[in-house]
Amino acid sequence: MSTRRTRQLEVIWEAVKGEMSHPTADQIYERVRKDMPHISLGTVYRNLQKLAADGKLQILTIDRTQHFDPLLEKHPHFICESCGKVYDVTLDRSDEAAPVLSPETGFTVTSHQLSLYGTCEMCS
Amino acid sequence: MSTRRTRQLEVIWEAVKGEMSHPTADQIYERVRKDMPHISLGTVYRNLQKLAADGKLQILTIDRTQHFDPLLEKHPHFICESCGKVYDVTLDRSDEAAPVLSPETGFTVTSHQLSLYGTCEMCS
DNA sequence: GTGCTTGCAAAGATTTTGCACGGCC
DNA sequence: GGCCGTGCAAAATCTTTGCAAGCAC
Repeated sequence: MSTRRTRQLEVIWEAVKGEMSHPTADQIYERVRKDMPHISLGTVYRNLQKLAADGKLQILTIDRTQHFDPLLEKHPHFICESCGKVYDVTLDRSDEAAPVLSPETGFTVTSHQLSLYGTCEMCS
Repeated sequence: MSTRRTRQLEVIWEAVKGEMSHPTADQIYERVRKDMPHISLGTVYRNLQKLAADGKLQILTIDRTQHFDPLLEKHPHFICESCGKVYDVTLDRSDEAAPVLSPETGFTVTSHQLSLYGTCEMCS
């Protein structure tokens, strides 16, 4: 169960660690293929999942497709309904903090995700 | 382009309009099939989309699968990471209101969705 | 050597679509 | 009758998985 340090994992991590564009698995695959032409898409998926399990990536599901976001810190996302681009957002009221359920509900909230939808600057 | 009132659309709407369990297209299909054994899954999808476009339903994408929620009013959802169930949520601080981006960003926010993740009562 | 990882391809799961027929207006 | 909606099945998307071979430790 220990995670081995393979060249594939390393190359994939290099490809996404500073990435701000919220790439999909396929986009990461295309990018990584330039360094490792024989890598397979399945391997990309498996390693992205590993990185996510490690807490190094966040998986955003937008419109039925996974996007991978290096986990710098929790932040909301803005999704343009016209072009589909995903933007990182900083809210004014900076910490509208973690929403909390009444304790008596018995639900345990471990994380949350706020998504804003609308039209981005370029599309308006 | 006008929406015709077909029996299929009606039956589908009847099946979801009071529904609080956030069913998937497939679950709605199974339900509707009891009244209309020959209805097709494609028709269910097409009509659910029509209802969503009409503003009668909200489509929640959870874990790569669409769930359909009659749109009573905007509310956050709690998704149990253990059993996958989706719950409607009312926050304490009732209106943590619509988050707003700084106006100068040029982004237009038309809607937003807050999702909480964790473990529900039955799964803990 | 042991057992996690990989590449490849096939299978899965969900949703969309083409087409000819049928039914609403 | 015109046209949108339907049923059916095939296609499309995106993701996961089985398996034998390979590599990390």
